[in-house]
Amino acid sequence: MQQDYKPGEIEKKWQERWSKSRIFEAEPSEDEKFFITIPYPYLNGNLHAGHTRTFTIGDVVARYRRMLGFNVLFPMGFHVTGTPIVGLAELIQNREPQTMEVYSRFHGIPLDVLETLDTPEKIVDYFKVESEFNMRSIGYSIDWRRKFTTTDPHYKKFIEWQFNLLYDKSLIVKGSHPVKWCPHDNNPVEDHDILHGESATIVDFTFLKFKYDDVVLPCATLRPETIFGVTNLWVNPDIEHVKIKVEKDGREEFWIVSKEAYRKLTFTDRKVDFVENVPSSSIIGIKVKNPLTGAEVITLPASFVKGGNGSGIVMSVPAHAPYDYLALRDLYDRDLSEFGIDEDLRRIEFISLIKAPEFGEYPAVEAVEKFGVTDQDDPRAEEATKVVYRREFHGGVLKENTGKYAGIAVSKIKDVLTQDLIEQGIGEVFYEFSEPVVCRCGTPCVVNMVRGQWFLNYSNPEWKEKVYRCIEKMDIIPEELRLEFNNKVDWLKDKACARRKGLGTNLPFDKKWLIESLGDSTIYMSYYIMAKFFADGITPEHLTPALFDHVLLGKVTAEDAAKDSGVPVETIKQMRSDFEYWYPVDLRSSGKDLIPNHLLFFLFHHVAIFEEDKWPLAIAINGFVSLEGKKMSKSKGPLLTLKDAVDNYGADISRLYILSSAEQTQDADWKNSGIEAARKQMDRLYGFAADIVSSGASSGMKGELKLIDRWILSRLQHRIQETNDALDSIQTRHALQNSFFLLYNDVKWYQRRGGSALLYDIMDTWVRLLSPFTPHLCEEIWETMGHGEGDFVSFAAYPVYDEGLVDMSAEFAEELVSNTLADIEEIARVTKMSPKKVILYTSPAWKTEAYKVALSMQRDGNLNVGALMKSLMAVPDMKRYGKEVPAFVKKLVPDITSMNTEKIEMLADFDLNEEAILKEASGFLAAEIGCPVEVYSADAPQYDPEKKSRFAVPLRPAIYLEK
RNA sequence: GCGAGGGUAGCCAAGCUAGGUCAAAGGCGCCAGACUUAAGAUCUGGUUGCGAAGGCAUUCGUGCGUUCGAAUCGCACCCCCCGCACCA
Repeated sequence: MQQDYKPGEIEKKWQERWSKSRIFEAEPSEDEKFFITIPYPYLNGNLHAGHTRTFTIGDVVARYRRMLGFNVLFPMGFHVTGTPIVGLAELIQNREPQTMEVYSRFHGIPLDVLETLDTPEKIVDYFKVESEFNMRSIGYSIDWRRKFTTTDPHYKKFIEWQFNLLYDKSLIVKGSHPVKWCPHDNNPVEDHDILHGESATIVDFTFLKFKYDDVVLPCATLRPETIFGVTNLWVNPDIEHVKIKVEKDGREEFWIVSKEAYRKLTFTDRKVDFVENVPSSSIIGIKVKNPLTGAEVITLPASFVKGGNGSGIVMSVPAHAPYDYLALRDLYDRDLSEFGIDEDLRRIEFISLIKAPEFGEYPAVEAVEKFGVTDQDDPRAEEATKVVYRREFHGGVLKENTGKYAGIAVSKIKDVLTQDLIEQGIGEVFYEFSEPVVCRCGTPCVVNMVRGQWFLNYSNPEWKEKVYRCIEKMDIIPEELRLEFNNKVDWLKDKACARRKGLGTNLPFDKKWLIESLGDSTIYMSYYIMAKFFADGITPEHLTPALFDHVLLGKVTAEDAAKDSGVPVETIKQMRSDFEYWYPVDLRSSGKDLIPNHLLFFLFHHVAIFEEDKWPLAIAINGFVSLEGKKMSKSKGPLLTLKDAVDNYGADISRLYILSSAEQTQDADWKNSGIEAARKQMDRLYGFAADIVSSGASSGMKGELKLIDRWILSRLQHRIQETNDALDSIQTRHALQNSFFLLYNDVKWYQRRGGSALLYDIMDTWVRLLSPFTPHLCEEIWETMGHGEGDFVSFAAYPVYDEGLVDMSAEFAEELVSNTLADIEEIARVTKMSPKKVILYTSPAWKTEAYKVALSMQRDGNLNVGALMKSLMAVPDMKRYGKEVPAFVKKLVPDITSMNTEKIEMLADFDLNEEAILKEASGFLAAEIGCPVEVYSADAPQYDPEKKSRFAVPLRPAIYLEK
């Protein structure tokens, strides 16, 4: 080994050797397989620190499993379908300043090269080369023969096959769905196109169609069940209303709504025609009919009604809605003759329809009183509304007057009731933003119903049921996320799977559509297994449905598939047996952003297409990476690319840093100071290894082992065990904590205590233990330790816990030594002494005896001061110390009762000769403290000028510092 | 709003699911000492306060509570972050 650690040289050397020897190209064998996949990167930029984290975790698992003896398949591909790459090509074509800046500065693309990337194809070609190069440069153990791009003609055949299959299973259906829509651009608006209202969501209101002769006054509500409690409607006299003709599903109706509502309705899946303007006065003071209960209710004027919300007409439920109650109360003493209303509004009876534990008959009234709301324009009204709504939603149950719905929880009623209302033709769904949305072009957006859209029918209960079953059987790492996965399955609705724009595969049964890019990335892990065969003259034309049916489903015979596809039957059989060998996916490891989308779809499509024995076995999740506390952005910066990290620090240092900086779902923050520290640590490891190698050390396991040798072997076992356990649950931080930092501290203590015989053996274990994390340096050390060509540490046996090497007495002995040293140093520090001599007195026999008795009594669960005294006084020798025993016992008992059982068990089984241990260590202690150290037993101290020996207790020698 | 996760010493962070070994791992930073011509690296010690004997006092978002004993359990409250879709 060279004197200085030069990551670049070492890494290049080993990457070339790995590549040349093709050790990571996996083929089926007798060994147990392990198939690990990481979501392939989307190629609208270079790989960055976030990829670095996710992929490095995957590589560590792959390398770890390989060293445990598994036959590991770790493939990689490139995702390019969808719109962003097309958008990027346009931006580059237009020389959009921010894009040019970000891609040259952060993505590190030379400007002259960047300017040539003006088509999607060129972008894909550029980044797929870069990405593979980057992944090789950080040492990922990927089988590159299996790479592909999602626009490859072969891949498109695979996707067509998959979508035909889903279509045949009726899992792809046609329907409509609401999108945020800009009327000016005549296009859906994506989040980054929004000027205001980025956080707006689409909320589904229910229209309840109150009748006035032949005209409908629709009222929008989020709580359709309150239709049972309607006492009147609200109409704002100061806004404009219109009469319109509305056609939906072949039904024609006349509605009166606000002018704004009319505009919004034209974008829904209804045919809407303007009929005439309607003066507000003509619809106030009229009697309308509740479509469900048949009750006649009056329409009243209210200022709080906004034309832009819902239909512009509001139903009033004063028992449960504070605004309604307030508005009604505000009218009690007003003269409404201008609206032609002369009846006494106090006679309107409130209708209570929800029983909630916190409330009595009229929750709205109670809340208004509690919050002291004065009128409908009082801001506290909002608060009162929220409280009533929340309490009723979570704890409320429908009352008898709701007929067949009585007893149903409010939280469960909405979907059921809405469905019933729609069937009866008295309710409709109406989508609305939770807050106003304005397009970048300045136009207010609307919710538009896109018609004739293809959907993946994820809401299908049978489909979901299978996914639940799959999740139940899977390992979800970390386990806490299992709940999250189940919640998301529950939440998932039908997903539009076709688009007009972008790269991708055409929907095979409706060619004018492109398959949406998340849908084409669900079962591609199986494609890796086939992909390597395509190099041997298999063209896309060969990839017929029969071939996929045979290879992936085992449905058609190999012979028929061969005849149909024209591929030799032997090749097809080989593909099938490869698939049988490698599938299912043992682990899919991914960033947490993919949980509610890709990973969900990954599960849905697997359970829909494959038999149960091919369902995925585990998913692991990791958090994001920020940059000096700032969120990274591919398109806006800041961004740290994988390439920059490796160029500046090297592969192993970057790996060590990203793996150790955060655990699992925690987010990692990439800091300059942190990676600099990692560099020092690698330097130190390198220096340590170089010293051992250059000293010509060899294994010391055959010679006689000293206490400290047995100690380090024992400690090593704990570190090994912790590392293995951590890696099994993909906790790379914990794994490195043990295999790198804690182990390093142990080794320091070993050397400090004069240990040297086992340095080679320690290094031998250590280098294997660290190999998954920092493989290049480990190969380098491994080689210099005498392992010849072809003997890669990447395939050496991973260290596993060896109980036979655990030596608790050695560990206790060292603990005694280090505690004693710490105590001496503390005394010296507190007293500001530099002692000329240190004398240690180990516990007298009677105290040790008392200690043992106490431990055993505690173990039997009957330790107390009285009982211990009694049992000690029965021992003849103990009587000689009759005066000292009570004081000692009094201190001892609480000490021992407060120990946990584990410690009691351990201590009770040990019999340390403290005097011998400390005498053996006295040379070490003397050197550390800088003066002679003498050790006596407190039973018969030869020298004890200050009578310190009386303080000696088991595992805690008395200490005397002499000036 | 709904769902999920989290608040630990200067910073990052372990521990909390099985309460006592927890003044609380480890790393970083900082301070001091050793080594060195010096710096860096490395090693040693310190890093809540007090302390001329290994100790004591007070800490783990806030407030109650359970317990002989709580960072760890219960209740209430405050605060932070993430996801909520047709977009990869």
